[in-house]
Amino acid sequence: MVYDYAGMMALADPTRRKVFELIADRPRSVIDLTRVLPVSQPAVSQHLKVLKEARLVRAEPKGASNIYHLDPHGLGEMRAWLDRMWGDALDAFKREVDNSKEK
Amino acid sequence: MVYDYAGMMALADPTRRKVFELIADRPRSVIDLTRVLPVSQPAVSQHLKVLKEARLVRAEPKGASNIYHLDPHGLGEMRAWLDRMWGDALDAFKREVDNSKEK
DNA sequence: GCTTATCATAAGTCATGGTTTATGATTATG
DNA sequence: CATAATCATAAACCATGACTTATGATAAGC
Repeated sequence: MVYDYAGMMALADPTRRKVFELIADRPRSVIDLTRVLPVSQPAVSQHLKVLKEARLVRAEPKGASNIYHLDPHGLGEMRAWLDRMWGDALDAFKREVDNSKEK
Repeated sequence: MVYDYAGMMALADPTRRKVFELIADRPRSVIDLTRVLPVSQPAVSQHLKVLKEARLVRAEPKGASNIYHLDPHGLGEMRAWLDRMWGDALDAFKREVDNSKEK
């Protein structure tokens, strides 16, 4: 499967990025996240769904609650994609500088 | 100035990311970009405005046309922010794994 | 078993933003 | 000087998605 920018699109929303950062700080339940954030519980669940589909987090049922952790698989995919895009951009910029020097 | 996710939000849109990648490939004028992309010229100009405000690209007037290049300053800022976020996420994940092993 | 707590989904609302057409400004071309 | 080419901005349209309330499903506690 080709990485399809899902991670970057998931982290573009401020609230969802906050959710991600809170989970990165430590694993948390939905209720725990809702208590900190200025949005309703369903809103949190929906953000978690997007993050989960982007494979940035994963859920771990614990009794009646769902503990969300970081998902190293998706993080790795996103990291690889970012590094690739980054390399391409820097390579292109380097070529550009070289070309202007040739003149 | 604190980096404010502008770069990530700018690259979240597929069309705008395509614009960025085309410019990364080589500097291009607005017309040049419009010929390749499936959107109108004003749409391209507006995407360029967002990318420019995020300091991912910069404009260089050349006669009646505007040549857009990558902007290393903004790219550097975004890189630094991504590295920081990435480091935090990985550190947190490492702590999590260590904690589960202690038990 | 009944209530409480936690969570996800459905349905509906509303703002954001990506798109279009229209237009004016600037520069090259003839 | 007049026309064509390039670009940015304004205004209007509309789809997407972030949010809400309502509700059902599952698990814990009494």
